[in-house]
Amino acid sequence: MKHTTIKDVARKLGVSVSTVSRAFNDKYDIKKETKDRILSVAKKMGYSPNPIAQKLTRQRSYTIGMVVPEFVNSFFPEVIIGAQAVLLKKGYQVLIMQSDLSWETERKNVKTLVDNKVDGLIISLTSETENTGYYEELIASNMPIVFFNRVVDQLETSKVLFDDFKWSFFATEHLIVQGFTEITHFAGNESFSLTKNRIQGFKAAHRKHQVQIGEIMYKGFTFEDGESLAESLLKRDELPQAVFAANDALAIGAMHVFKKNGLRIPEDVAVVGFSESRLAAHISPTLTSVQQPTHDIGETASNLLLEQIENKGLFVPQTIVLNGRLNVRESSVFLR
Amino acid sequence: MKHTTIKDVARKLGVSVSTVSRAFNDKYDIKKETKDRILSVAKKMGYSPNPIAQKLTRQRSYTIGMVVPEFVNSFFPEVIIGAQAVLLKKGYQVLIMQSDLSWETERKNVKTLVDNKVDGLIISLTSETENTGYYEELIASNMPIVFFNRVVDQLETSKVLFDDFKWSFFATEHLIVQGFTEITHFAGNESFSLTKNRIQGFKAAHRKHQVQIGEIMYKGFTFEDGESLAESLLKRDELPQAVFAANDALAIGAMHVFKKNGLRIPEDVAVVGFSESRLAAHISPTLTSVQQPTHDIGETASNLLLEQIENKGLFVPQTIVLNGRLNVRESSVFLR
DNA sequence: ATTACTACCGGAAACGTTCCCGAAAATGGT
DNA sequence: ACCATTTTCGGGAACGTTTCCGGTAGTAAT
Repeated sequence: MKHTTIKDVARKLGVSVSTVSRAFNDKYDIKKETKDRILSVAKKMGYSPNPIAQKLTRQRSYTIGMVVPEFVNSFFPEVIIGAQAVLLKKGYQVLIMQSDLSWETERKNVKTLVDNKVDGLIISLTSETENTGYYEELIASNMPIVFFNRVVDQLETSKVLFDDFKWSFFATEHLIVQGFTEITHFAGNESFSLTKNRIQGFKAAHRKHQVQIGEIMYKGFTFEDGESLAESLLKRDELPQAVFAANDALAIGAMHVFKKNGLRIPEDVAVVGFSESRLAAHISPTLTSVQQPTHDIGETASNLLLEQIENKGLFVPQTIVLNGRLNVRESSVFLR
Repeated sequence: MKHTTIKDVARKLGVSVSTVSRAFNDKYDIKKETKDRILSVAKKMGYSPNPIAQKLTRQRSYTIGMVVPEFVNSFFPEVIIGAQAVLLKKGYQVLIMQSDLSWETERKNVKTLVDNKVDGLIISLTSETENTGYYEELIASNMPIVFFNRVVDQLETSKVLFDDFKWSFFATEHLIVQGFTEITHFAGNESFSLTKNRIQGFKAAHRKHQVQIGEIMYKGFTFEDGESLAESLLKRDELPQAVFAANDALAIGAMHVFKKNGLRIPEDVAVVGFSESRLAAHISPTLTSVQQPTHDIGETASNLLLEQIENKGLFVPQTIVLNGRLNVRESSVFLR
């Protein structure tokens, strides 16, 4: 019932509390034998140091907060898993909050986290324009923050990004090389710089191959958005040869309406996605998609954050750009 | 930089520490005026009680832990969102951990949470057999726990369940009524009672309609499992008229290999899923599936837990069974 | 034998709260 | 004016650690 404390262990062994403490944090002078003895008895008694008391004395919460726009799609959960992997190993706890795509709840989430004295924050924004003032204050007050993927450039923090330009370029080039030269881009939400970068890559590939740049259609990032964009495409009766979507949900939504209307993929229209969701390989046809290193994103964001936390004071924000990969599958290979 | 503490506030006002404490937890005797004075000055100084110290003295953390098998599929994230909705409103924090489908990490997760003095736990198990002894101890030590979906019957706690029997029955009956009388059930992992209940429902529907009971195939719950089961079905060259899968991932995996092999859905083989993932309505053909009230599950689990935490001592475990719904879509309607 | 280390270890303060206990002040009844 | 009661407050222990400071042995050198 009651937790066994360090005192119980000390009493049982007839040593002092400080000695037991030393046994657990081996930076202090303690004889090897007594240390081993203490450790084994402690284990037998089921003792482990109370994290809360440790936090109090160490004057650190050993908790970091993560806030993401949503986590019903697999992208963010995967980076969370990556982050937890390194953070938990270092003795940190992870508080996860999701903003429901609303910057107001994002603001509230961050405030809750700060009130709870997190040592640092890992954030992906819901909006690049709304909370910047708030974040500036936070940064000025020395709160370590790392942003990832959905970031705002002006903020002076570490960031981990994906090379959206490059991989958008490659994905587009892949379509062109396959012979699909009329490509429409479902670009997602216009306000993100990530969106802009992907558009740049999209255009660059066209220029390189001297193909006329295809249409760019904005909307959200959901299945439904993909469906409605595809429908509007069908309605005006001039289908492109291929669709390059800014994420897999858009792509899958589009595929769904194409197929419902009797179109064959990729014969009638090819499709390429982005961000490689879990199911890209398990739908029909399998979906070509840009794979982001989700796990890596979480890990490097965490490492960056820990670095900043440890080196408080002398620290320069870094931006790390991670690499990806294009998984070519059935939805985009030209069959003659 | 430095946190202002309760002492700073006390010194500034010339009152004692305990008085300031009283001002913040208004259950003790304090004059209204002094309380107001303290509160306003404290606010001006930017003071708020240190949650860590509070946890240490109160031996309560106002934190509840959630541990789920995974959260890359949308099911668990959705119940997490439901749970957070009620918990955060009541001033609780939520610590989320995922067990990666391994009972060892589940055990570690729970231990971490317990070490951190969570006030209660909401758990969905990775295995119904492995950690029961551990959970029994935990329950005996008075830790409030609510299990959901993947539970073990013997444990004396509150549970929130889905009526797997009933909805498996309805889903199967739906197929039979549509004229699909040879139905194979992809049952998922054999060890869960949820699996057993669904099988019972599956059989009961057959009996009611006097149809010979179809085959039951066990395996995991992933896309890959669905694919491999479908392949083994194809290999032996005697296809059932329909497949009823224990979750949508299985169903989608199966649909994928059926379609890859030129089979039409539902003409050649119908498919019904379970647990209604986000994308059931957005793939081709759209997937008939049993919808679970994910949000509700999270909410009721939280309410049950809070009830237990508040009424510590006099408390009887409850089991709440929630209702669902069958979303009939293209993958299972008979076309002649 | 005295000195000078070194290697270990214990005592106790500190972290920031809560809350019990008792004391002082205010109130009320006579 | 006095006692009894209530209201309001301060002192200080407790929560479970870490870590500084000092002290005791033991060893080696003089």
